[in-house]
Amino acid sequence: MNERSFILDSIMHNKHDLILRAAEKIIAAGGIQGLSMQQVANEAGVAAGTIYRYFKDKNELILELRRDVLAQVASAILADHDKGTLEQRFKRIWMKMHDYGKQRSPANLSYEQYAHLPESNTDEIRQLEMGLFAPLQQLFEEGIKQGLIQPLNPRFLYAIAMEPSMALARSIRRGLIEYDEKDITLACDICWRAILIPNTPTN
Amino acid sequence: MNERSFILDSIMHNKHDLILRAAEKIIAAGGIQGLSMQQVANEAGVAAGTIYRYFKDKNELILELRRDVLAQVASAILADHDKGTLEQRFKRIWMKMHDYGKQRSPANLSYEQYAHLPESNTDEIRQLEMGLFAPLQQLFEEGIKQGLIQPLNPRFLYAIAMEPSMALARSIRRGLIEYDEKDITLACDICWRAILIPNTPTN
Amino acid sequence: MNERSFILDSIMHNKHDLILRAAEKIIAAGGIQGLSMQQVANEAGVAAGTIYRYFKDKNELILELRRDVLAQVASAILADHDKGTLEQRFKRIWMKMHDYGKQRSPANLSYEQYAHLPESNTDEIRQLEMGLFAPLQQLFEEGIKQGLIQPLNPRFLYAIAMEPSMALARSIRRGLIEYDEKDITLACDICWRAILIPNTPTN
Amino acid sequence: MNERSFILDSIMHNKHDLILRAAEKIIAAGGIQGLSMQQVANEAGVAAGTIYRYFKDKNELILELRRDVLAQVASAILADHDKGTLEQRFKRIWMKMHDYGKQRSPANLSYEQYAHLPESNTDEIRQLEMGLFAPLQQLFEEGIKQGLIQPLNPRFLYAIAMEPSMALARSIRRGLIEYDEKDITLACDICWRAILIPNTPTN
DNA sequence: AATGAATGAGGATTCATTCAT
DNA sequence: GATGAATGAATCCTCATTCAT
Repeated sequence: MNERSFILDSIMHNKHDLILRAAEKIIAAGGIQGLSMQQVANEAGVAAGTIYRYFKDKNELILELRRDVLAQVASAILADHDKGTLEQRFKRIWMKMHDYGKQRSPANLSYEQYAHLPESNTDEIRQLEMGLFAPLQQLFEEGIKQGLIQPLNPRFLYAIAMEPSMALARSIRRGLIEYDEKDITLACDICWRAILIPNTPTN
Repeated sequence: MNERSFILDSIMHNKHDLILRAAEKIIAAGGIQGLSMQQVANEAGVAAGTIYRYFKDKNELILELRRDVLAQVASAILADHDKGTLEQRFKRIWMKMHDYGKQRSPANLSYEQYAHLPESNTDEIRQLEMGLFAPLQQLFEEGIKQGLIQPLNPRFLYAIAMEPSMALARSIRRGLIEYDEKDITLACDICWRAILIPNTPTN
Repeated sequence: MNERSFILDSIMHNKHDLILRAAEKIIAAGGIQGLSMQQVANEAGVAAGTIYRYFKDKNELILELRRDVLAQVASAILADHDKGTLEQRFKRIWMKMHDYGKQRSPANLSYEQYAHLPESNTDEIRQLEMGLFAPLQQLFEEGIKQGLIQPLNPRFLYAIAMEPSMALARSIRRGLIEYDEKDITLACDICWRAILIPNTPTN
Repeated sequence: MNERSFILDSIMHNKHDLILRAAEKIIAAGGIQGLSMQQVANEAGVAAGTIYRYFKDKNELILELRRDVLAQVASAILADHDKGTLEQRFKRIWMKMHDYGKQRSPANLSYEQYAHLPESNTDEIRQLEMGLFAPLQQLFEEGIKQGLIQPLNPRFLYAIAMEPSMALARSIRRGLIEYDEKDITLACDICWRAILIPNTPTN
């Protein structure tokens, strides 16, 4: 094995990931319905049969991809999540989530495809989601304990304060609204203040 | 055709709708992937070939269903949308949207399946969505003109104030959080106040 | 539908049987391993998908064929099985079995293929076989009651007296021995006398 | 290669046989249809590719296995075939054949799988079978010369006198009849006397 | 010699769509 | 208009075989 392929290996170090990335790309472009194993094979540059050395079947490929993409999203969004004040931490996550959601990257585009599958909201995936977003939940709980954030179920707080971040990102990505940094910053601030206990000066 | 079927006709006045309802039900249960024309035919009580008298092909069936469901959603949410103060109007829509989204009705369950299809966000559907939600947009614009609501693009306002309504409904429907009327009322109020211009007393 | 196809229908009155005959032919020529659904479709002159309107899957096709062939064999062998003395009845069955087994007909050739499948000796098939060969069993039992035939389990008697009939037929069919009517008649007589109680004059 | 493997080698002296035994076992369990080269490799504890060092392809593996099993059967059945009177010799072979056929050993179970393959009744296999069963043929011929056994083609005699032995063994192995030594001894005697020239006292 | 990853043709099965009745 | 049998392309998956290491 030569040096070049060694370097490539460090980026995409095996066929398992190569196949995962191919599937991700295809799902991003055509949805889960548009995913055929032959397409994945073509995109990954392997034979169809090779996929089955790495994944038991199509279901498992999709499931692993889901796990993988979830991990990508979480790591992108939660970088440095523990630095600074609560407000800084919240806004950093909000903005990262927004920035991530705006991308047309395969990972992001495919991410949305899994969320609304009827059958697939397995307990396992749910656990995974909860684990990955634990830091956010913790942030909310800290805020509640400090008497800063409204004493609501973290999922309420997430729905109120974070969903708008993704919704705006989606609208921008789809070209429905133009991106304006000032507006986004404002929206982020609105979301933050929305979950605070009223009459609490935040600065 | 006898009288009885005439009465039925006034409810489901033709096979076109019969097929649409069957497709809706199947998508609600098994997602768009789980939709086969034979299943639709069985559920609708017609022959497979009959579907093609009313719909050019499967794509068009799905597209029409999407239009149809969108109209259902809009009519459910926008009933009485023009009665009362801005706040009353907003909260009525917010609550109706929430109540609708909580349901396990075929219409609602299938609704989510279309939203995230990659290809299908046609201009036509976009126009339709905009038309149907025009009253909400108008509400926002009135609020802005009155100096009550923040002067932001209505889609921003929608993302900040309305997405949480649907997100909460989804979480409740999926059993992730328990329904508590007081909390929902609070969330609705938070969403409303979030888009107001600060320091504006709302009552 | 014209007259000709009506007549054909009375011979091979539907696709179900058409497919069964095609499968039988292919198995006769190439064994069960050589049976592909596409081949069956080609041989039957139908599309591959059509097979699945008549048979749930390949297994069921094979199972039904097995039942069908078993019935063919039985009806060929057991015609007039109840006419005449015990000896005449036995010899008639023996000869018919022999004649049938000598044929290169698809039914006969495929028949042997099922017999030695490891998994497929289902209870159902076993019941079927027993039912079809009930007349033979009855013949043995009558002979035993009359003190003519040795008081052995009918399966013993079958093994001793009937298996040679099939074995000889197979050898002739495969060209290992030449057919000689006199010898066959002798073999038949030997088999009959073999199961009689010794010192019983049979004429 | 150390001493221990040298001893093992004397039992199963090379991979060729190791692979053969693995294939035999798999065929015994699941029929020829259930034989995949990967399974054979796993069972034999070698890599899939290794099989191809010893066998040109799957067909040849099966063919060699067939030869091998045939030799096993013959050696098991024909041990001491030349000791004693004709009757003793016949009955010894008959009983050994019966005992062998009753076993659930891989060799025996796989043996039946080859017998009814349509294509594979090659001349070569035929020659092999004839060679291996030559002693039996010789026994028949001696009996004929002595005026003891009916002057029939040895294959006739085989069909009449020996097939029941295997047929009974099969029925016992499959649980269709219970094993009873007395009955088997009787059946063996019946088979022997069946091919004798009538009115010839055998003792 | 041995390995086992990779190949890709071939097999079973599904399903949107057509069309003779 | 309605039917549903028939079609056959497309899909998932298996497995005999090859070949770089």
